[in-house]
Amino acid sequence: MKKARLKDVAVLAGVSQGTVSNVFNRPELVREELRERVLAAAKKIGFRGPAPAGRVLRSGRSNLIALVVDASLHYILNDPFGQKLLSGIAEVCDAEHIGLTIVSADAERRDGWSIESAIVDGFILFCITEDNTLVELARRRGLPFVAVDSGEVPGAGAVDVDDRTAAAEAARHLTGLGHRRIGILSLEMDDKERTGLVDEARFATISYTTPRSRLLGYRDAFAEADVDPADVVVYECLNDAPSVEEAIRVMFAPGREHPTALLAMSDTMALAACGALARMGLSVPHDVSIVGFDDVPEAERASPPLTTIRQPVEEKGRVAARMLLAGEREHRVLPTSLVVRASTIPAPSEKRSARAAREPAPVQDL
Amino acid sequence: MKKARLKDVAVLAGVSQGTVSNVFNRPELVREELRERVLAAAKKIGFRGPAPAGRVLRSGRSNLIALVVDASLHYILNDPFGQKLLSGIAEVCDAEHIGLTIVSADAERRDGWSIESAIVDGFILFCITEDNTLVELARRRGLPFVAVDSGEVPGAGAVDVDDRTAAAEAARHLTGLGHRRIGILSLEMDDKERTGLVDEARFATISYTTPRSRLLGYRDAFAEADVDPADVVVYECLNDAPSVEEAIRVMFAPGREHPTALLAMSDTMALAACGALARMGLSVPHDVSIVGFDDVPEAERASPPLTTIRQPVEEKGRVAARMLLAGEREHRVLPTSLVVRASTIPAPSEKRSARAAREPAPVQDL
DNA sequence: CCAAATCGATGAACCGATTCAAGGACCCCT
DNA sequence: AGGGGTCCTTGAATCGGTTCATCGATTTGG
Repeated sequence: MKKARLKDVAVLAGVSQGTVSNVFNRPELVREELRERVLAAAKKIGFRGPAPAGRVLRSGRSNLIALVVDASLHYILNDPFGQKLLSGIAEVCDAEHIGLTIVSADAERRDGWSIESAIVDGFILFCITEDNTLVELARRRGLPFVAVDSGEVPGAGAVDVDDRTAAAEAARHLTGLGHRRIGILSLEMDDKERTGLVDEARFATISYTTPRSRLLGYRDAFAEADVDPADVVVYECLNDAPSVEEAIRVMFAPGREHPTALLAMSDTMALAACGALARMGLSVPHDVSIVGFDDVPEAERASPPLTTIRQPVEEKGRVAARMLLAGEREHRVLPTSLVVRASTIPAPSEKRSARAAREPAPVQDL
Repeated sequence: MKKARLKDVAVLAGVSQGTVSNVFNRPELVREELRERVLAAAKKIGFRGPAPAGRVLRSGRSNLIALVVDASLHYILNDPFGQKLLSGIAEVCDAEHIGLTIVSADAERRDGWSIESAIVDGFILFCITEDNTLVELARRRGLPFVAVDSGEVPGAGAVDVDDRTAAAEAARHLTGLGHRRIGILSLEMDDKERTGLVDEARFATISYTTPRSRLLGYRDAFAEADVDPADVVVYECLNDAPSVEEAIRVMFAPGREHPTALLAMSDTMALAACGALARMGLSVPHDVSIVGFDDVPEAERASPPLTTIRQPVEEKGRVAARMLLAGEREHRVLPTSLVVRASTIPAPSEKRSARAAREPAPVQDL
């Protein structure tokens, strides 16, 4: 038995197709007697109600919005930042009875469920890797979208935090505590999955905006405090434990004067760094102070609780979803704040560091 | 300018609609020269590629599967169990290039994105509240589905753990440690959002299968160990902190001999109970032993680390997704195991507890 | 009692593609 | 020249609804 259609019901009930449609969608427009006849006919041939695919084709609305990420679904569901973002979006979806789906724009594949094939009313773009590929794809698709953490996007909504200012605040906290030799754990700077030390040449080629802005912010604070750029080492990581471990191994290589403090561009990395340092026998904050970024829930529960930059991730999700549904196209910048916990303490005394300064100069990376 | 359609491109390029379709979907079937002409025409009128809605209508496939929950999206994204389940499903979706969406069947609303309106290839049903409403709705929709934690479902796939046996193992652990007065923190037993003590009458009316099975399992173990049913108190909670707090207040009311151990039907509740007990000045495990259920990631990190029943939640997700995509309809039961950590210790000796019973009740703060 | 308003139902246009049987063009071979 | 293949392309059917102008019938108003 083939699946019953509106038309089949119409024929059996002896009414027009439009009437059957009305019975299901606007019953109040149909006389009761007739309505019941139609319903009876529907039941008789096992009609399950109007097929959504047809409805969407005609109406153009699917009541579904997508969060697009340039990572795997699995990644985003397990990343604290991703979870919070989703959670915020979900709140709005709940309130509006809108569905939520995740689109992975990981590979360049166009098959399956992708930006080009997803049946949705709009996108929220989250570029972990601050690329603008997603923006390009979304634009091509011609659906409304809001970009998160991608800076201003002409013709679309955007929600951000002021990364540069926030990063400066984090770095200022450290310089205020007297730290002068500082290591930076940076997020990826492009989509090449590269890890390693960052020199000026590399800095000049950064294509993702988040790491660039934060790096600039850190530098702002260093300049204010007259920190010698030669005492700052930057390592590009992948926001996972292995690459952070690698960074720590390099920064804290034996025979080399190591940083007294670390600035991490995500709490995930900061926490990974704590672990790596512990395995090397170094204690946080006694041997090394660490400032994270994001203030994920784990940051507070960690030991020691992490000093970090709080950014309202869930709120980002909420705002993005609301903007998308309301069709707004502003660029909104959400506030951040420094949360001081126990992972940062004053740098070791001047004397000690002065002595250190007379020792042979360390390799200089930046 | 109206949106360009396949047909418009066809007209402009002077070919048939079918050919244009082929250019986009099976380019190898079209002669190169012609293909380029079509592509040029498409670009000229700003055709963005075949619209997914049309494709879906015709092909009947959307490449999207849904996790259906009878809760809000926000809830499921923040519940550790839900996160794990999603994570497992996501792994399979990633591998198959299939999309993932969450459908909330919370209210009885039929508008927006619901079981009846979602454009998907199939459902994974997760009934926190072991109702069979979802099964009914899914069946009516006529799409393939797999039910998680709902017992065997005729004509559909199902994946479960053996709740009764697992619960018995948890309870046996406690009786083996000498505990005889035991409190049970139960999940909801129906969709009424009721909380409170559970007597035989209530027990008889349980409509959700998970709490029933687990309660039966606990009883199995109590019977084996000759625990007096009168020493067992069951409290129905809502899997959240407030209702657990309420349960704890009742079970540990002043002037009453309190349980020496607690069986919680979820780690979420077990952890909430730890918190509530701590606020009352009672220590886990010294004053009260606790066994959870699920073994969520937090269970291991908690202090004290939680003794619990491990169930392979992520695997449930993976298996369910694979079954759905493969069209399998078996009933698969996944293994569980007892994980003994530090939240359970032997019961206080018979003598000591007898003495304690004669002492004045301690001051209680909550 | 006629005109106007109301109500309910109709029918056809339209949403945007996929697919496949059938036909045309062209080449090879005998 | 004609039979037999290839290789493209076409045309039309199909997927399943929604919507709205229109029309007939019934009420209401004056």
